[in-house]
Amino acid sequence: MSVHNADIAALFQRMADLLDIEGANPFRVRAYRRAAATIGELPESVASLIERGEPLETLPAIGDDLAEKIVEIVRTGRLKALEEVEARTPSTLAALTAIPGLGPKRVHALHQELGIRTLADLEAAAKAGRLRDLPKFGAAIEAKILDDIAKHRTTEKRFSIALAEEFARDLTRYLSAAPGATRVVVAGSYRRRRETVGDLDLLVICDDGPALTDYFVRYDEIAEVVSKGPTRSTVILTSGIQVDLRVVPEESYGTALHYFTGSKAHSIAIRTILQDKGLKLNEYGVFKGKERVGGESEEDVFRAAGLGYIEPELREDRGEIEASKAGMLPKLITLADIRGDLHAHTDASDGRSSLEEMAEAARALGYDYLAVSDHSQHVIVANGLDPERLARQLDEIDRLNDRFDGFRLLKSCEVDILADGTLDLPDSILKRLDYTVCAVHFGFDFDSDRQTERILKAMDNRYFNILAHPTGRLIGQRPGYGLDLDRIIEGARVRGCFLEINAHPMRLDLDDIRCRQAKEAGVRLAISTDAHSTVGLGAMRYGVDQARRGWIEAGDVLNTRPWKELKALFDR
DNA sequence: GCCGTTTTCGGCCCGACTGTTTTCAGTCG
Repeated sequence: MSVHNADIAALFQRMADLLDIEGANPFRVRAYRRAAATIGELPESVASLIERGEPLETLPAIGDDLAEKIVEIVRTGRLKALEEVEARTPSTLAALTAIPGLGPKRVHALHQELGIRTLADLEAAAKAGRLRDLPKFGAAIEAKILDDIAKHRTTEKRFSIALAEEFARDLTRYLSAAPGATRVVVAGSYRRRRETVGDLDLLVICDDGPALTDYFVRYDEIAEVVSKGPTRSTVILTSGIQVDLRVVPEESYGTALHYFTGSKAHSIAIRTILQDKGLKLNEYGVFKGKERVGGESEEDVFRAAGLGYIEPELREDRGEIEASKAGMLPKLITLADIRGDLHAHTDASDGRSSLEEMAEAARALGYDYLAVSDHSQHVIVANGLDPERLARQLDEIDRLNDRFDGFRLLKSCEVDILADGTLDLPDSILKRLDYTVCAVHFGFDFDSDRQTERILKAMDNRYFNILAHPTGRLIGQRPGYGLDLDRIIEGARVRGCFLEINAHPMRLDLDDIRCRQAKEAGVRLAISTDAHSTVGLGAMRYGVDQARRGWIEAGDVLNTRPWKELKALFDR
């Protein structure tokens, strides 16, 4: 039995939820939450850290006590302290706090006064009108809870960044037309470019807050106004996405933007630094006593904290503050650094655009090169290419390349990694390619060891260059196949192979944490769209965003290089 | 329960909105 980081994080999270409901010391609760975040984000398995005898107390938010509890979980798969809490406070109560308006205090009361343990209990009690007489409850809250339980069942939790962009674009246009609105910015996890977005956080600069929030709630896609005041309002759109609006005056633009961008952990860390310097930070400015000492720009916030500017994508309290203090922040890659796309399909396999159309679209993007990497023969449903068809495609690429000036089609193939770790095409044809993109398309249910060995064995092939969509996950649809990414990253490093950041907004595979781990291990990455049409080439920016979240610089990425330089990296 | 150029105790980020508690607790971001 192996205990994963996610298991430990989940146990700590549940511990925090239940202690919170019990009314425990809130800082103790927070300690468990922070520890859960630390463990959840750790790129290496805690079990292997313990095995190597590395002290867990050096991890942020892990002290003597929690280190001991982590060891207990890894050894036994259980946490006795949690079981003791669960004996008093059933763990099903934690789920109730997902209902808006129900926090730990009210859930505690529901359990103590009415013996409610589950969502079903809660619904029955609300229907029977038993909630309204509890202290801190009332008829209005009771009705709202019933309403939310019904909605809770049907609404989706998070939206892909690409979908969020559509809502953000329309809302921004609407709010920009509001009288007196001088600036409209989408902040929050959207601005940090997370792969999914739970809600949209909109910041509007306007001197007349009440008029602006009045205008906001008249937006025609609003299903429900959750709250509304002179400076802030929350609504739910008909699509189910929640939108939080905040209005501040111009002189508070920087501090409000920083506050509303988050992340929460980053904001807390910055405020703590400022507090140590005798300063106070809120949405309206940086203050020394009553005196305002900054607030117009985000730079004001960082300067006051003695830091250089930190890009939104890095604001997760994962070391960016320390790096900024030390002047060691990365110079993040930008879309302008990208010189070509290393993974794209044509209508020869399952793409929808022709070779020529794809080439023209890539040239229109200003690229130096575009790879043609159709599927190999094993992927029959995608009309994968056998050696003969691939050979004909390579001849066709030669003919087209003769016509191009300052642009080149690269000869590649998305070669299937077969169940035994061999590649789907013989070396005789692979050697004609400029490089390969190799991928797993079946056997997702292999256990982690077998899957890892399968891929490592494929990497042993001298024609293996880039591992495409390394975990196979589809965001919100299916988790990645089980594999030991620590070993895959190390295996790629020693063999001179590379990993892909698949830029498709439903994949974004590798994720931010693993990007950074690969970088630190010295494994370079390809940012590739896996485009199946000319339009698909436009997804590159999502991949760049994910890379930026992973602290990636232009030099860490293959396709920021001219072809000549790249070619040398592909020769093994 | 963590943490320390204010070190082993005493702190721990800050403000808006809601409902009903007429002065604020609970929740949320």
